[in-house]
Amino acid sequence: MNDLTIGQLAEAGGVGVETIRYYQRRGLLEVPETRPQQAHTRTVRRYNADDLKTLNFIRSAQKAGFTLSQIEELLELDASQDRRRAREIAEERLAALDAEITALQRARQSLIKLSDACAEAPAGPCPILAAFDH
Amino acid sequence: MNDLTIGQLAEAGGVGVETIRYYQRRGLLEVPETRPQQAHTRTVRRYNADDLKTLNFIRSAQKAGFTLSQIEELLELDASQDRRRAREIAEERLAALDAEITALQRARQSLIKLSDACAEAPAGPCPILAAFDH
DNA sequence: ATCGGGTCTGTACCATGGTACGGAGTCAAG
DNA sequence: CTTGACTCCGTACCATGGTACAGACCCGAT
Repeated sequence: MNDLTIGQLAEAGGVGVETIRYYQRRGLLEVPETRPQQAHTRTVRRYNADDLKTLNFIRSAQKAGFTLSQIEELLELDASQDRRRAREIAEERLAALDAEITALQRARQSLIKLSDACAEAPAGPCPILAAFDH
Repeated sequence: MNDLTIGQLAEAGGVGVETIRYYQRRGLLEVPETRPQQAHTRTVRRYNADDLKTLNFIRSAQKAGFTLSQIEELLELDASQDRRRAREIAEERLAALDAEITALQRARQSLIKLSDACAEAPAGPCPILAAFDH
């Protein structure tokens, strides 16, 4: 799983090559040195399992609703071992997440209402505009 | 509640004036006629309770995860009484919503894990990168 | 030695959902 | 009848998270 090209890393992480480069531009992923491997120059960069781990972390953290900026901070904290701040961030996001989940569940109820109201009945009003009234 | 100016409508809907204009540009809100009210010209547009209802609908539907394009379609359906399509859209979004809620709940678990791992213990690893491993 | 596919670098462009601003006109109160 | 707040309209700009080139270069296989 070592010494991947950028294309292989992208493939393994389920993203596009351009996305990797974008994360590099943002400072979320390191740009590995282009070490001259043997004697003659080498200009193709190589990635390893750690890079893949970081990439996977980025994708998961995104799913948890972190922005790329916040993910950048988390990655820095990981490097610096700042557990207090890391916990702080996690709890902040946790609170926000709970609010989001609650909001989505409310939205879910409204959608059920909308769907029911518009059920295949012959006629009558299908009050889309009222579906989200509380 | 009738005959609001754009500023009052924005206030009532909890959005900025520019947002209203943006929705108008997108076709989500109508631009009322600038009827010459009495005898002399009037160039200030007036909004009513229906506009506010539409505005509230837009905001709620957004919270339910609809994009503005989808909301536009819903508003058209409301006008055309196409209950079948409306229901279709609602159920699609409902399915997506359930998936999102599940994803957020998974993310929630990961955050709890992260928070616990980084709890105020004296030392030891605080594996941020591993917090989302399943 | 050459060919096809991948890489590198920089810059441009995209969708989404707004936000800001300039300059002119309008409205209501004092 | 002036002043201050608001409106109108057009156009430009913003953040976020990418995506798409173009023009080099490089690398492995044939």
